[in-house]
Amino acid sequence: MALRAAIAGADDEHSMQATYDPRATESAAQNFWSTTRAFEVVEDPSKPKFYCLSMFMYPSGSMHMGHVRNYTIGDVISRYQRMLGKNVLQPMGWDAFGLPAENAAIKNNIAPAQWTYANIAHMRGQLQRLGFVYDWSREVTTCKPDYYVHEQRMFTRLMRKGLVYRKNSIVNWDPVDQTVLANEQVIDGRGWRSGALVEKREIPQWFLKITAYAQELLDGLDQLPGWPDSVKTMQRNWIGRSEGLEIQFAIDGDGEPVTVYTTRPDTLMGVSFLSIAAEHPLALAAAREQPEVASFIDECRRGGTAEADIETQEKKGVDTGIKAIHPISGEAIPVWVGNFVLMNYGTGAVMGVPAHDMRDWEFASKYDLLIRIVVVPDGVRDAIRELGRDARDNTDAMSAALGESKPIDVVEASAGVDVLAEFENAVVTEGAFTDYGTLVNSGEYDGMNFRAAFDALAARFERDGTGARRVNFRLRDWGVSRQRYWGCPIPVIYDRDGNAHPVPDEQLPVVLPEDVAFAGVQSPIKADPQWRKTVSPIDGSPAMRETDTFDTFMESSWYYARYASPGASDIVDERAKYWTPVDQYIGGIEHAILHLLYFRFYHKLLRDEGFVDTDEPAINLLCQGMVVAETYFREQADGNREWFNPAEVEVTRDDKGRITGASLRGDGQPVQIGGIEKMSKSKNNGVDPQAMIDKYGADTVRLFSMFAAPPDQSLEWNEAGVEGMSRFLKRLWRDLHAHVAQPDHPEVAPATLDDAQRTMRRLVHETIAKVTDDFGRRQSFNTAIAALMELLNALAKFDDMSDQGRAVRHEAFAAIVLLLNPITPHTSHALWQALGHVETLIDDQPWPRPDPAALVRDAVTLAVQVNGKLRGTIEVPVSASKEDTESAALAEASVLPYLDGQTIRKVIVVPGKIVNIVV
RNA sequence: GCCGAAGUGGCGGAACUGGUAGACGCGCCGGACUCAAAAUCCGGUUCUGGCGACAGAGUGCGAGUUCGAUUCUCGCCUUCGGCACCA
Repeated sequence: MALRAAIAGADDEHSMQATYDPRATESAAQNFWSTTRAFEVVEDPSKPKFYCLSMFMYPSGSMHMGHVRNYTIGDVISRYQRMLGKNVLQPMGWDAFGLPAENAAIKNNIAPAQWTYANIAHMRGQLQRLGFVYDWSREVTTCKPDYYVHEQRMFTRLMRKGLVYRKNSIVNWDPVDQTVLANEQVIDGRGWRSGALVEKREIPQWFLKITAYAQELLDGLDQLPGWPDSVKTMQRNWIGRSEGLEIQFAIDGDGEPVTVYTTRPDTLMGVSFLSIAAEHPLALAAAREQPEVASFIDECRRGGTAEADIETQEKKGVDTGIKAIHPISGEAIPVWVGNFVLMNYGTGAVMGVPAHDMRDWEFASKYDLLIRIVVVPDGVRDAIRELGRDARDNTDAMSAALGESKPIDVVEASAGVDVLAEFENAVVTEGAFTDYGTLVNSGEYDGMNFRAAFDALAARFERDGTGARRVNFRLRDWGVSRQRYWGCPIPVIYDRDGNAHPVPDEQLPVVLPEDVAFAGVQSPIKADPQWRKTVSPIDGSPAMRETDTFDTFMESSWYYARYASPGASDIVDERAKYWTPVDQYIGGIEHAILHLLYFRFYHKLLRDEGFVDTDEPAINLLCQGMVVAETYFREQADGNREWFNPAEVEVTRDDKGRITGASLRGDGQPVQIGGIEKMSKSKNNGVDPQAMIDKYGADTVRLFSMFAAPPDQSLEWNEAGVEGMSRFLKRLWRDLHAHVAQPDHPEVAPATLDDAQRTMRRLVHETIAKVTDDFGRRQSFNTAIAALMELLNALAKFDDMSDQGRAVRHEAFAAIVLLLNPITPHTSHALWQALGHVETLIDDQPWPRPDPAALVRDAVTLAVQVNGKLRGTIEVPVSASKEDTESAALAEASVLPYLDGQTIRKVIVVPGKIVNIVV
């Protein structure tokens, strides 16, 4: 239109300004921010603080798109909050310990430390190139002694406090490499390097008593309205509070009684077997006598330890021949070893009630064990009660009784049927009845419901001393030992009797040597006979250090607090109380449970040591989705797939835009389209952020990653979409410069505006209101950007060159530049100055506010439906009454044909929205 | 297996509290500019039928509630995330 036509001519004369040059724009802005140290902050009680934290980075080598997305979201929120006038802390650091550094060390013969530090240097540069404004004076690097010394001291404190203990637990053991494997290193039950079948092995390890905080971690979730419900639900289920009974079963002959835990004591009379873990003492005893049991236990030792593997494997067992005595009936119950029972949950023994538990039902069906019904649905109970078990000649009454509660689909009411027998038959053939109901076949407990039976049995066992009520948590204590080198050394000394002592404070840190070489896969500090040698802190006699290191979740559990007090001599100092809790935490949904639970736990540990004064570490949590991309491959002769990067592939389309095929740029030959997947090396569908920044500029990359999807959904990387964002910024740049090339304009005088000017100005202020709401309340950045695009599109069509027209346009451009600033800060920095401001944008800190007067509308468009189908629209004054609206709708020409010859039953008027005429 | 999400045009997505389904972007089609191409600008673009006005269908599938359902309820299907180095 007129404005853009003007640019065509201006292009030559003002090419310096009229052409968007991301490289120059971005380096100028970045220089300005870094030389003015614009984003270094100190505690300032005069302003509201805002602590915006993105999960720190694992220095894997170079940045991937997941990082770009995570950190762009954090930077956008930080800059937005700063424009609201808050004292904003946005730090960054390095989660620098971990397995990949060791793998790189073994593969490339480079020390993990050297590899890690080189990666950090490279990736720090990449972060800066994206314009993320961190307060680098607070940077932490977890593999440095000045960081992990505090972790070690905290651990020894907790040790003295009794929150740390050592016990045996099971690990994946690679018998060829003679090493412990992470679950990730077990592929189909084999070690990833050796290919050997993995075994389970018990070794002593250190634990933190997170279960001591289980109830508080559960209750605390209710204090977190700013966390996604999905994360809170997952954590709640993970902690898994249950109320049940512990019940002892005596063993026939001599032997310790077996204790089981159950949440369904009402099904006790239906127990037809007990199953125990392969590691249970009773199982081991049975194995000594019976080769079959021994070989089954052996079989259970094979394979990895991951829950998903165990839960999906075929349920198997073997009869030990041992009999347990039912605590009420006195009946002899067979004791089985089951591969689905694990020693470290509950008591390592469970009661098997096939009629009322699906897993037990499957087990009983497989091994032909008794299925005994002891709970029936209320419908069956009522049928029995009203009609007697035999419902002969009472078809109607029975249908009524059964139909009400639909106990189980298979039970059909018909004359001449024994109700209970029919139900039993259904359970035996179809599967367990697992709902609550009424007890039957349970002697004195017959007729009770779940609650009554629970209480009666609990009272009975408590009286006998053979059982007790018990609250159980699924959550287990946190095993923090790792048999690896590249981690924080666990600060423990074993004296010659094997007793463990915390390393005294004055001897901390226990430093991990960095200049090491790997011989094979073993940890260099375990391979070195000297490193472990030390003396007992009690009497100076020769002693040994612990050579295990901490789980890397330890470092990531308190880094947020360390950022708040850089250089503190203890783990944190008083400054942490100013900055914590984190106001906005941002990271991947894959951390929904483990990291975020440890993070919450550690905050409570810090609180109980007096370091922080709140109960929860983060008020708001945003979990961003993955970055995914299309995959392309060719099937090779050996059946394997060769994957091609999207950058090397050309896609062909038909004339409706549908994809018809793809070919490799290199040879023009076709490739197959493999579907959208998470960016990964194995599928070769990763897009290098650096290449994108070089080609389009950081602002374009930032804009695309905020526009292409809402933050919590997965984001599909698509280069054509990136080009679209680049076009938008170029257009903004050019249109704005064309505007400032016009003569100066007066202030906007609202009262003098004509209709078109007023409409334009209303759109500006509606956009300010919408974008503010999208940034703040909704965190819906994609729709905020769409609104800004709409505004720019409308502005391009607004060709009013009058004084007031130019004034309205100026207001619009200023709004766009400010509203876009959190997302495209370099471009906004430059355009703000182009608009004639002497002060830089970040110093002005003005987040625009909508002018309520500009938002006023006098008419509104309503949809008119007939029987719920849209038949027309009407324009009515905002002040129109329901009656006026209704008569306008009934008179609307496009609606009339649908009313012809019909009786109007009802007219529903929803003010401001819709009129629905029901005929 | 268990826990948690998500399924809407050719594609990414929008529709916020049950109220005009498809905003915005990509792609595609047509046009302008150009010797030509690229870039840029303008217009169109859910599907089916019809020259057209228009009609009908349509938010993974199947039911239900409602004047009205992408949105709420129930039951399925598919895809994704997590499962503790160890129920």
